[in-house]
Amino acid sequence: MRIATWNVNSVRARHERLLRWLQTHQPDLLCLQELKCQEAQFPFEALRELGYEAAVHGQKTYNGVAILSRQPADEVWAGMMDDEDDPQARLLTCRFGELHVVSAYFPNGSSVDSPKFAYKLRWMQRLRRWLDLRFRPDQAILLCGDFNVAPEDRDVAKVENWADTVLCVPAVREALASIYDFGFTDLVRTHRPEEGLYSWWDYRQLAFPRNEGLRIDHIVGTASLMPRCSGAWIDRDERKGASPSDHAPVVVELDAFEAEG
DNA sequence: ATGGTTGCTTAGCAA
Repeated sequence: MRIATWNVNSVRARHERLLRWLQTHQPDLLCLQELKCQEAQFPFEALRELGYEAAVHGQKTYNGVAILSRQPADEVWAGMMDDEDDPQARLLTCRFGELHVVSAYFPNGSSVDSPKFAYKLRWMQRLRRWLDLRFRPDQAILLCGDFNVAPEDRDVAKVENWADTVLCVPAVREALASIYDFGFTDLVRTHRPEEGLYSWWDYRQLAFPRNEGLRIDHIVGTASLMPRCSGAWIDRDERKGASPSDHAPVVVELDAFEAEG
């Protein structure tokens, strides 16, 4: 089965591109981030015509996450359901049989001296705690999304420009390592060790044609998923042409689960 | 050093 994640930067602005990408690449599951709309505005009908069900955790103007699937999920959870009062729609979890899939839109954090960055680090701490409370690492869990973290220097085209920013500073890389320490392995890096592999390019300064990007969108999986992952790639072509998202879809190929034939 | 771009909402914020 093919599983993908894509920060679409507004599902309404990317409507045609989303439909075309689904038809071209036929993923079994697609995690979306930055819907920038509420459920009432989400294109359920157009997606259903292509054969996709959608679980949606929407929000007006900002954030918003979804999971598209061929069959409806067996269970759906929105948010982290912890003590914190958090109006930001950044997390959605679906269970399909024994497989749990999480669509996550980590906070960007703005700048390291901003309250938004403190919120980002706290949100990442909460995510680790949520994992500990709700899951076990021997389960089949895929954590997918825009993590807004470049884990290593090889994930950054111009390290000198980004090293001290919210996407790369040691504090945020350590927070990500703490999440991975739950029991996750980066499925894309496992299969694609090369330099120059990025998922996001700034709209400005010709970043994309110069391939001055960062790899901040990820699919990570628990140990039982590692041997069933046969490949991974980033669809750089989707960033080309008129009106692209600033993020490219990230894709992994998994051997099918028993229940899915 | 600043500004460069896009989307949502309508001048400014977030990314």
